Amino acid sequence: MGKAEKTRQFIIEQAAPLFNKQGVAGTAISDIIKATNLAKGGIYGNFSSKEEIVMEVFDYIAEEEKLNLRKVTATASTSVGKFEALFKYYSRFPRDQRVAGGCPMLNFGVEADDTNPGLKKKVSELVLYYESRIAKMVQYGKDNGEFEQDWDERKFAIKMFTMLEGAILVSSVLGHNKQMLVVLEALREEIKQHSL
Amino acid sequence: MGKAEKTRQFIIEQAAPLFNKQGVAGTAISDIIKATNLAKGGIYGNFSSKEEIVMEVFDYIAEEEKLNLRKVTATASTSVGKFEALFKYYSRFPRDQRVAGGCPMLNFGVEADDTNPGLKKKVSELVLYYESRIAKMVQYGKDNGEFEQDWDERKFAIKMFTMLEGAILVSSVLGHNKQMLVVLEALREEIKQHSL
DNA sequence: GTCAAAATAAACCAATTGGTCTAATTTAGT
DNA sequence: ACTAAATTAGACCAATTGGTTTATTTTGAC
Repeated sequence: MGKAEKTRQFIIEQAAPLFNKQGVAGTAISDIIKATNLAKGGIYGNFSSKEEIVMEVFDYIAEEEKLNLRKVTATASTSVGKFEALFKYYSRFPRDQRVAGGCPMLNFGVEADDTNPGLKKKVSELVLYYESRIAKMVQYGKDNGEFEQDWDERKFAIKMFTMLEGAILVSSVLGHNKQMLVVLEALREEIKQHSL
Repeated sequence: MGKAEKTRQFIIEQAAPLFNKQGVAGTAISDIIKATNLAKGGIYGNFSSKEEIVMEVFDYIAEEEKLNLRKVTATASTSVGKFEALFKYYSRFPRDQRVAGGCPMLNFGVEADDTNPGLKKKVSELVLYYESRIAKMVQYGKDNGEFEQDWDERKFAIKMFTMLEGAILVSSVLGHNKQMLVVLEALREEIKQHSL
């Protein structure tokens, strides 16, 4: 990684939590300058616009999100174990986050919806990725004889994903994670119901 | 309603969809001036700051949201009927919205979370109201002999609310409501399971 | 029809926005 | 040590931000 590439990456990593917390409209270039301790020229020498930074920040966040999902579930070998690891992770949310500021799909999705079609598309791709990963975890469990064959993995993935996102919203707004724990318990129960 | 009060209300009503769509940071006073066709003095003669407008806009939206919830469920006399009416409403979402721009709890909640404690509190109150209304609908059904007595209405309310919010997010980002329909079907099934 | 309340148009404000440019300095790879 | 690439500081830009003020006009209630 050359020097420019390193600085580029540094800017992205410092800007990511700003955009994730304050939103795109709520984050100014001056905020990024403060966070990076770079000069304005240092920013605009590596990026041509705020929009370009936002886009690359989301790409970075999406990659981190995928890596995290893999890492969290990697420790367990069974599907049930993977789900339990994921539930444990969300029971601590947002403490163990890689990029501070809550779920990026929620944050960027809500803002991009009516204002930034390009960003919106990136968010939608990440949402679909996340859902398909959940579905694949169920499929994996089916193949391993953990779950009933007639369990609809796509429907469960949608239920789980929407519940988690809703729980993240509620938890962040209420300032505690009681509702998240209820959601996780409900998901555990549903998995148990379809276990062999 | 005096003239000033009327103008105040008019400003609130015109500003509401702007804030709900573009966010607080993404909406400028100039946007409100355009939307209302009022002069700047007309705005600041009725409100002392953008923050004051935002707060009153959310109060207005919260009231509309409560009215809507009541109106949608009022037609049915049974609890099952009320839920079905609500599901029908969400199957059309966001078409029949009173304030355009999607769910205000989602929009304002996400933005206020890390930036506006006062607004965040207002959102949390609306979230709790919404959840308690769902719980009361279950309780009503229990009292009427529609549902099993040991069904936990608070847990169901949390599940339903989080799923709906998550589904609204996913639907808006993906640009279709397939996932919402899956969620609604899952909720219908859960209600059926606890029906007598 | 009067008269006060309300709204207008427009000037004005300092601060901030995203972004450009330049000349001087620092950095890193050879 | 040399050199080219990268970064700095800071001036500069037009536009926009939230907000104030003033003098004039419109409005609506009595």
